[in-house]
Amino acid sequence: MTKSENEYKKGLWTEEEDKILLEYIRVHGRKHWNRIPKLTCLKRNGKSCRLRWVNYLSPNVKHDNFTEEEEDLIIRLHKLLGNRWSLIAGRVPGRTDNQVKNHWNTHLCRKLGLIKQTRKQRLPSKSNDSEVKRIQTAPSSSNCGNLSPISDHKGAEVQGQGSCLDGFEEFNVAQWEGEKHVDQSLLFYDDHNFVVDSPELMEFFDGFDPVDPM
DNA sequence: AATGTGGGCAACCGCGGGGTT
DNA sequence: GAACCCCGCGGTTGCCCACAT
Repeated sequence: MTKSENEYKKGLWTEEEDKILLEYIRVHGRKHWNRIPKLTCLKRNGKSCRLRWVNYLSPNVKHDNFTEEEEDLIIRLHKLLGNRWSLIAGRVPGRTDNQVKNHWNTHLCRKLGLIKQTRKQRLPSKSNDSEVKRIQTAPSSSNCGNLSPISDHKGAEVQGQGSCLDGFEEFNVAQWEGEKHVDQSLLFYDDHNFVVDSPELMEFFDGFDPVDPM
């Protein structure tokens, strides 16, 4: 930790700081975040500035509540991708990885019945011991089962419940345009969305529009 | 009304990858 | 090829607020 690093402010952003950051981005664009504290009077490090923009200030970020459609999409994507929040967020328009991660850890874990203990429920009461605190604040992501990408591709139930994937049908990959061979068992289709059960395949299919199998 | 508890979310931390020099 | 810088990611923490006791 250098001395200059200690001079950076931490914690919540003020409106004034937001204005400064927005002005920097307006002039210089979204790059060279580490130059911001040098070129502006902002006492924030580059990472903090980038995070503030990406998670809050960007006009692409939605700030309203998650819809049921978004939640359903996140649940299905999480089943396929695990805790790869950036990949999931990339497929939920207007949502950031942080938003998706937080929403998963707070709302969806509980909704799916995956949460066992809250971080505060783990606390042996009235203990301020730092060691104990570290244990009790174990991340909610690990509390909720940390769904890794499923190993069996046949639309197995999500841990703890199965409703979110009910109604899935295997999708005939022959209806896709493309040249590469794809294991059909990796693809599913529900009423509204296509689902690809592999990050690599997700990337591969990014360039294609699904053909409605109906 | 005061205090405790839990939920929700913004922000930080540590690490790794990619690009540049 | 090594060193450095920048960026992005996932996990973790801190703070605030609402609600319960």
